[in-house]
Amino acid sequence: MYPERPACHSCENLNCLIKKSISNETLAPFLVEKATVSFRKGQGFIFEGAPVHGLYFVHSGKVKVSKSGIHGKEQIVRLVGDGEIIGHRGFGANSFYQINAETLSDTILCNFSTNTLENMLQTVPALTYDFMIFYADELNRSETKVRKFAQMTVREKVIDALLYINRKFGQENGLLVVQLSRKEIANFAGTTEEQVIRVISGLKKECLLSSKGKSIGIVDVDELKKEIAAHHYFLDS
Amino acid sequence: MYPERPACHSCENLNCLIKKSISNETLAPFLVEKATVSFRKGQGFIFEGAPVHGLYFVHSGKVKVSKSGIHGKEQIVRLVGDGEIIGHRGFGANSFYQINAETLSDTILCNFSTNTLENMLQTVPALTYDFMIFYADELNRSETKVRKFAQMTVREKVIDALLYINRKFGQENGLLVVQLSRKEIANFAGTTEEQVIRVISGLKKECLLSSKGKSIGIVDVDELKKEIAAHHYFLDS
DNA sequence: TTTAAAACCTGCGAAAACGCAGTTTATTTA
DNA sequence: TAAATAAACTGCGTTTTCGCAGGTTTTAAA
Repeated sequence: MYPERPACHSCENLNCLIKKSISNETLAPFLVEKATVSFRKGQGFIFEGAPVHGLYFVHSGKVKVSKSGIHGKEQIVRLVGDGEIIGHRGFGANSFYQINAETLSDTILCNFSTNTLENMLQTVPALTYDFMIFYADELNRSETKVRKFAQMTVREKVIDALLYINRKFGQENGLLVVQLSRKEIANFAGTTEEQVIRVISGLKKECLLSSKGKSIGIVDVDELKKEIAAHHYFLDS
Repeated sequence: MYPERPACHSCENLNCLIKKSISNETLAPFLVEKATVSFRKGQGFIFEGAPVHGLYFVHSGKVKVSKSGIHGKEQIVRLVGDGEIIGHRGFGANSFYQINAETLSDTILCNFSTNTLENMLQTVPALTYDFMIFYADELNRSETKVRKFAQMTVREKVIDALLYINRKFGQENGLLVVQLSRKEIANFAGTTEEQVIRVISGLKKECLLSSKGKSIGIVDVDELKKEIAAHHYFLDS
C-alpha cells in the first residue's frame, strides 16, 4: 500500500536529484506542489508532440522512453528506473514533448509542473547544478550510443542491448527482471525483430544465454562483455 | 589581427553562454581567468582519454568533435562554430575527456579551467541554468540522431549530413563553406567513404548538388529536405 | 611546370541485413 | 481445460551495404 503522495523525506531513492538536495530548506516549499500519479503496466503517459506538463521522477517502477520514427516505428531511447528523470525539457521554452513514455510495470510517478520546476531551479542553484551534470552525462551516453549504432554489427548491438537491460534492472533467478519482447529489443538496438531472434537463438546455442518461456537470462555477463569490448573505450552506457 | 585575449564584453558571439550572462557583475572576476589559445587548421586539441583541462568556447573558427571507435575509426559527433561549447564535462567529477576535438579552420578558443568553471557555476546560478538548458537541448538532438541512425538509409543519412553542414556553416558562392572530405562525411553520417561518394555522385546527376573541385554545393535545400521529411517530426538536428 | 600525394570515383563480388511467409511455442482468455 | 491470441522462431530469396581493386581527377609540393 503506497501513500497517496509519497513524501520526499521518507523516500528511499537516494539517487533522485530532488532527494539529494532535500537537506536544503529552500526546497521545502516546492515539495508540497508535487503531484503523484500511478499507472498500471503498459500505460503511456507522455506523448511526442503533446504539450508539456512538467517533469516526472520515477518513485517506483519501470518505464521505457521512445521516439516515434518513420512508419510509426518506435526507437526506444532508454529505460528508466527508480529515482530517475523522465521528460527532459519539461521546463524552459519548449512547449511540446519530444518523446513518448510508457510503463513496463506498475509504476508510481512524481510530477512537478513546468512552473514549479522553474521556480525550484531558480531558487536552488545546487539543484540546477545537479540537473546540469545529469544532462551532461546523459549526453555523453547518447553520443556513445550514436557511435555504437554506426559501427556495431547487429549481433553486437543486440548483446549491448541485453547488457544494458541487465545493468539497468538486473536479473532474478537467472532471468532478466523486465521482459522486453524481441520486437522491443530490436527497437532499442536499432534492428529488426527477426534479427534479434536469430542473435538470441544463436547465443542460446552457445550457452551464453538461457531462457524460460519468453524470458531471457544472461548466463555469463563477462563473456558477453568480451564480445563488444572493442567498442567500449571509456564508458558503459 | 586578433588581440591576445579577446575580451568578453567586446565579443560578438551573442549566442555564447558566457556572453549572455555578461551583464551579471558577479561574473566579472572570473573572466580574467580566461585563457585564449589559437590553432591552425587541422590541429587536435582535445584527446579522448586525456585528463580534462576545462571547457572551451569557440571564439572564432570551426571545430569537429569526434569519438574514436573500433579499429581507430572516428565517429564525428558534431561540428562546432562561433560561440559554442566544446568539452562537456570539463567540470564535475570527470577526470578524462570522452571526445576528440580538431580544428577545421584557423581557430581561436577561449578556455576556462575546471576550477574556474566550477566556481563560476556555483557563483552564478543563471549561468548554470543556461548550461543545463544547453545540455538538455543537445541531449534531445543526440537522441534524435540515434533514431536517425537506426532508421535512415545510407542515402538519407548522407543527405541529412549535408543539410547539417549547411545549417551549421552555410554556403558561399553556392558551395559549402567547410570542406569535409567524403571520408569525414562518412564518419559523420555513419557509413563508408565509398557509399558517400556514390550518393553524392547520384545527387549531382539529379542536379540536387553541384560541385567545384572537391567542394560541394547544395542546389536546392528544400528539395533535399523533402527526401528526409518523413524522419523530421519536431526537430532539426 | 612537373611530380607526388591525396582525394575522388567506379565496377563488381561478398557479406550483412532485411522481410515475407509459414510454423511452432507460449500466454492469455473464455 | 480448450480455444484464441500473441509472441517466438526458421527458411529463403531480395535488397542493401560493404570493401577491395584499379582507375581518374584534384590538390599540394618540389
